[in-house]
This record gives sequence, structure tokens and C-alpha cells, in this order.
Amino acid sequence: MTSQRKILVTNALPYANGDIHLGHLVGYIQADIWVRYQRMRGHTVHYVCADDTHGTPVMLRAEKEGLTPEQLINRVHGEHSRDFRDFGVAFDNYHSTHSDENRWYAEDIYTRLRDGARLIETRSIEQFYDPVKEMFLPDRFIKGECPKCGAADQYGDNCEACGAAYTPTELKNPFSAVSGAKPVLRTSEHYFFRLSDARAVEFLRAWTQGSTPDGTRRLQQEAANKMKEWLGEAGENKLSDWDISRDAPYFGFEIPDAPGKYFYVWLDAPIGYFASFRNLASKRSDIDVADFTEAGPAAAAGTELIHFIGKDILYFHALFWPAMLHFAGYRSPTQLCVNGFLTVDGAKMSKSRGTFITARSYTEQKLNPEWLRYYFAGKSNGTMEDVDLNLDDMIAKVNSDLVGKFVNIASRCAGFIAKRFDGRLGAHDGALALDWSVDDVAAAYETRDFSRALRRIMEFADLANGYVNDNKPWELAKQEGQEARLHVVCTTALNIFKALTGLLKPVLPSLAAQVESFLAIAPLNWDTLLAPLPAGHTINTYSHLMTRIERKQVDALLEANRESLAPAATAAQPARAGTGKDDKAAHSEQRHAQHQAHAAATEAAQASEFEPFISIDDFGKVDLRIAKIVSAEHVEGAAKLLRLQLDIGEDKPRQVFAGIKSAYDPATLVGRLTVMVANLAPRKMKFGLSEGMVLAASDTSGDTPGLFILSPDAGAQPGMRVK
RNA sequence: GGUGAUGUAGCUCAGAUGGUUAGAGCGACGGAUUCAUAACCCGUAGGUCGGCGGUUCGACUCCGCCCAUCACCA
Repeated sequence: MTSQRKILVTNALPYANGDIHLGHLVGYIQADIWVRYQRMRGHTVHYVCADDTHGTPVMLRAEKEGLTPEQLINRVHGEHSRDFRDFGVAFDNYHSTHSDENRWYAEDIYTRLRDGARLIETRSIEQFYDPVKEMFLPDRFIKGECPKCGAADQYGDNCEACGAAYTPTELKNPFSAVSGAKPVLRTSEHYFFRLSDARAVEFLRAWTQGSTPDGTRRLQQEAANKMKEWLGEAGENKLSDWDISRDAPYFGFEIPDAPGKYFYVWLDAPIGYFASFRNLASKRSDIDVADFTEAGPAAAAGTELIHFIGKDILYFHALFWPAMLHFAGYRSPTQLCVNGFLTVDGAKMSKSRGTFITARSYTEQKLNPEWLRYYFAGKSNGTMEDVDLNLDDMIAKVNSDLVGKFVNIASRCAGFIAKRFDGRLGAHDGALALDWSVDDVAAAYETRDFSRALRRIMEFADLANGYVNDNKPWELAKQEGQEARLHVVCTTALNIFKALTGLLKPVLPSLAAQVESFLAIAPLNWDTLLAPLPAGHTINTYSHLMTRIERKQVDALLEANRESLAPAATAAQPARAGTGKDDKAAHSEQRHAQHQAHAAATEAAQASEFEPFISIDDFGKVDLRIAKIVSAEHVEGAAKLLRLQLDIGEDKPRQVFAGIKSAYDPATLVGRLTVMVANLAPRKMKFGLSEGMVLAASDTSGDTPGLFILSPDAGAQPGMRVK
């Protein structure tokens, strides 16, 4: 650690479709803090990112807005750049995957994989094609009825009603979410990266479990375990080849020697790291790109490549990406730093609750970005655990730590220095040497356990306030002959304040800059932060460094992000027609932003209160019957199910599995009358055939617990039709 | 359904390799203080460490089962 490190740090590329929100910022802020810390230690860090611009969702969204994809991604690039800048996320370069550099790298890596490692092959696959729109449809753009449970309006990859996974070709009555047309099966030649090749599997097994040169794990323990799961035991081969091509029309790069075939967006997305870096190097004279990107030179130069990503895209960064690089002769990543998702007040971000908070709304509501940086840092411990944004906690934490403790030190001493000593500092109190052991703060920063770092730093802050309290400068100021002592006490407190500022600087760069200006000092680094300022040094006039968060500001923020139920309902409508915001999710359900956006869309659909009208004929299709519960019993091995035998006036009772175990003791159910759907398609379950469904009420939002089955009034008989 | 993670005071979280009365910050309450945007300082109360069982002289810490939450996979 004594020698100077040379590190290329990247953040996951946000997709050029949609705003940056607080969920994104968790990972960016963590990376930015780490980068700033490394620089304070004197290491060389190049910190790059870019917009991820390719793929069907961007193409369709641009079309919908009447723009070319280039126009759309240019606009979004501006928005994203500004959002990151506002939150102090200071990339050296923020580029785009739709760039010459990226095309060059994508083609180079591809051809090396094809001609060198011979890991590319083509295969014919059958895929749904939209004859109206004249394009092949990604899984998420095909909807239909679930082949397992028959639920309507399900996506092409899995059913949200029963959770079943399947391929789009298994859907019943499929339709294109783009045009509504009935898709037809068409054969197309696709290009595959042969991840299942023994060389790739062997390489990944070693790579994922490996360590960085200084001995830390390349992947966090949890991530490494997950990879073991995906890779399987030695000898096993659980990886399948990766389809890296898409047919025209597609917004992306055409594959060399393959007219009409385009690189799948996830092929060129991580390559964007290199593209952005190369673009940076083209503007600077001090960077040798090969030292960071090519296997031989990188090893010789001892450079590091560190990716900060969300756990949703671990798969891409721990399997495809390192394998692509390695077998194309590029250097593979040194380390992956994986962060969890953001929840707000313990729940997924929600548009109806206003907790799907965009970066822009945060700054527009005049909240201080460093509040959020401090709070996120306090919740970051270097693991893949989800981070919860508890708004009340954030208010308390920021107000108490930053304003009450930290800023207060300067605030309570600066006046004396200005008024009594003309802004000149005195001697430092020998009784309070700044011989703090900041090594554990350093170690905490290094391992991205920012929460631990902040705890230690706040202990130092308590020390300072205790010192001021014990020495009572306000009394010294009134006493004859205590001028010198007053001078020492206030100077010492400000020296402590300076040290604290240095320690907090990676987290609070803007506040630190204000303090550096106030104290009239050069930018703080790790080696200078503890040294007391020399006696006689003149500081500037103190002005308030940070205000408190007020509850009403947070409420206004939530209000600004809240989608009322009415718009949420209308938003859900076009989603059914396939032109709504679910487009976003189509890019890849694995993606962080999309993942959360999709969760919000789902939630919005649920919050939409009622489904659109159906006709009486539609209702007539549902055969509801009064059923008598003949028997009820637990099902061995099932967590939620009860096995019911229901008499509906037929020869023999129907067997139905009902997910009501949590709410009902089987013994109390026997003999009861309830209502069942008698013509629901039978469903084969692990425990046997389920021949219907009993009706039960519950609050789908989960706010009100409980599950309540229906009962008819007295007099109803088993088998009676309900309508 | 499978796999993994998590479950510690009202809230947010710490608690190496098992060992006397389980910690911090915030909040609450009481006191002190007035330099500081009611901040700061001192103190008090609060937890059967998700539940049950096991291993052990001894478990929050190890093992098993169960419950809850979350994630991934199917």
C-alpha cells in the first residue's frame, strides 16, 4: 500500500432510457467516495462511466417521442451528466457506448474471440417476429396467456401470477407488445459466445474465486458464493452459451461480416468502460491506455481495473465480461465491488408513495446532495446487502452528526478568532495532540466500510465538542488575562475541525472545499489533515457551512415524486397495449434501474385499484360455485398451502390447493361453505392436481395483513352457481 | 419449490477466533450550560440478541428445525 497504485475505476453504465434515481446513486456515491479517498492517499485513479445507449427499448422510445435514437441519447446524456455532477459524482469522463471508441473495441474483442480463441459460433434459432412492425421481438415484448396457469397478459419470460418460467413460444394466444399483432415464428441465425466451452468454465472458476494482488477477494464473499452456485461443482457445466446477436432493426453496432446482425446491447455495454477510458486518454497526454486494458502491459505496469456495480448485473460482470476480455487478450478485472439495492423506508421504491425519487427532483427541491452522500455512506458497509433509506433516520442523522456535531465545532469557535484575534490563529493546545490513529478510518475507507469510517470520525468529533465544553471559551472571553488561553482553545478546536474535514472529505467534497476556503488552506489530503495550522495563520470569515434538513423538505420531495392513483392507472393501460413504461424492463430484467422501474410499474398496476371494464359475457366465463369444505389438511413440504376437498354437488369432491395456510387452521375449515372457481383450468402442482380455486380477500399492497376466505349467507347449498 | 442473505434496545446499526453485569449514535426522559441556526456537555430508562431444540462447564456468537423479510434461480 505504500507504493503508488494506478487504478481504473468504473461505475455501471446507466441505461439511456429514464432518469437517474436514488437507487442508482447508491453505487455511484460509493464509488465516488472510494475514488476520492484513493486520491487523497496520493494514488492515481482514472474514474470513468458512460451512458449505455443501445437496444430495443431505446429504439422504440425514440420512435415514440418522434426522435432519432441519437437525438434521444444525446438528450439523456446531458441529463445524466448533470445529475451526476450535482451529486458530486466526479467522473473523469462520461462517455457513451454509441461512440467510435466503443465500436472499435466491440469489433476488436469480437474478432479476437472469433478468430483467435474460436469462441464464437452461429446457430439457427426460432424466434417470434412481429409481422406488422417487421422486427423480432425480445421476450419482454411478447405477451400472452401463461401456459401454466392461464393468467392473461403475461410477459414472454415468466408469469407474474403463478411465477412460472417459460419461453415466449409456450405462451398461449401471444401478441406483440409493440403492435398488438399476432407474432409468427421465424428462423434466424444468431451468434453465440461459447461460454460453456471448457476453457471458459475453467477460467471463470479460478477468476471468480481469486484474489487481488494485495490479497483481498476479487468478489465479495457473498458474490463469490453466488458464482459457485452459477458455475456448479468442478466437472459440472451449468453455463450455457450466450446469444450476442440481434436482428435488424436494432439500435447498435452491426457485427463485422454479418450484415443485418447487431451486437446485443449487453455485449457492448461493459466494453463502454474501455471506450470511455480511451476517449479520456485521447484528451490527455499522461495516460497510456494499453497499460490499463491489455493483458501484457497491464500486468507489467501493475495497474488495477475495478468495477463498481449493482448486484443485479453481477452475472454480466462476473461471467461474460471477464471471459470476453481474457479470451480476447485483454486484461481481466482486478476486482468487482458489488452493492445492493435501495429500499425506502424498508420497502421497494414506489411511485404511488413518492419514494421513487429521481436525482433531479432531489436537487430541484433544494435538498443538499451531501446530505444524501453522508447518509448513504453511513449505510454502506462494503457488502451486497440492500441499503435502506429511512427518511426520518436520514433527517436525524444528518442534523445531529453534520450540523449538530461537526459544523458546530467551527461555528462555536470561529467568532472568537474573528472578533478577538483579527482572524489569526494561535498555538495548538499541547494537551490535545492530534495523534489520532486514523489507520482504522483509512482501512474502513479502503474496504468500503464507510459506515465504520463515519462512526470513528464522529467519535473524534465528540472529542472536539467535549474539549470546547471543558475549556469554556465563553467564560475565558469574559475573564481578564485569559486571552492567550482563549486563543489556544479556539485554535485547537479549529485544528480538530480541520482534521475532521479531511477525514470526511471523500464523503463531503463540497463541504470540505468550503472549509478549505474558510480556513484558507490548500486542499486537504491524507498526509496533511492532522497537522495543526501554524500560529499566525489567518482564516476567513465564517459563514454557515450547512443547514439542517427539515421534515417539510422531505415531504415536499415525496410529494414531487408521487404519482397519483389516476395517472398510475392510465400508465398501466398503455403497458397492456405494450407501449408503456414497461419498455424499460424489456432491455433486461436483470438490470438495476430496469429492475426497480419494473417493480414500480408492477406496483403501479396494482395500485390502479380496479381493472378496466369487462363485459357481462366475460364475467359469465367464470363459473363460481358454492363449495363445502369436506376436508382440509396441511401439505407436507408446502409453506403456504392447504389441501382442500371441496364438495360442489359433483360425484366426488374437487381437490384444491389453497395458499391460506398462514391464516387458517385446517380443523376450523372443515364443514364450512365458501366460494370456488369451478372452471379454472386444472393445474398440476408438485403435490398433486389442483382442480379449482377458492376465493379469498387480501390487501395486495401488504399494508393490512390477513387473508379472508368468503362465506355465503345461510341457506346456500354446495354446487349453487354464484353470479 | 431450491439456494443464499438477513432478523441485536422505539429507530439506524456495531458486536475477531463461544467466556464475567450485550454496545454506539439517534430518539425519549432528567440535569447542566449559553460560545454555537434549541446546537453542545453530563446522566437515566429501554433488549428473554426472531422462535424452539441441541453441542458445551459456558452461546448473541457453533449445529439442527421452525417463523419472518429480502434476493437469486427454477
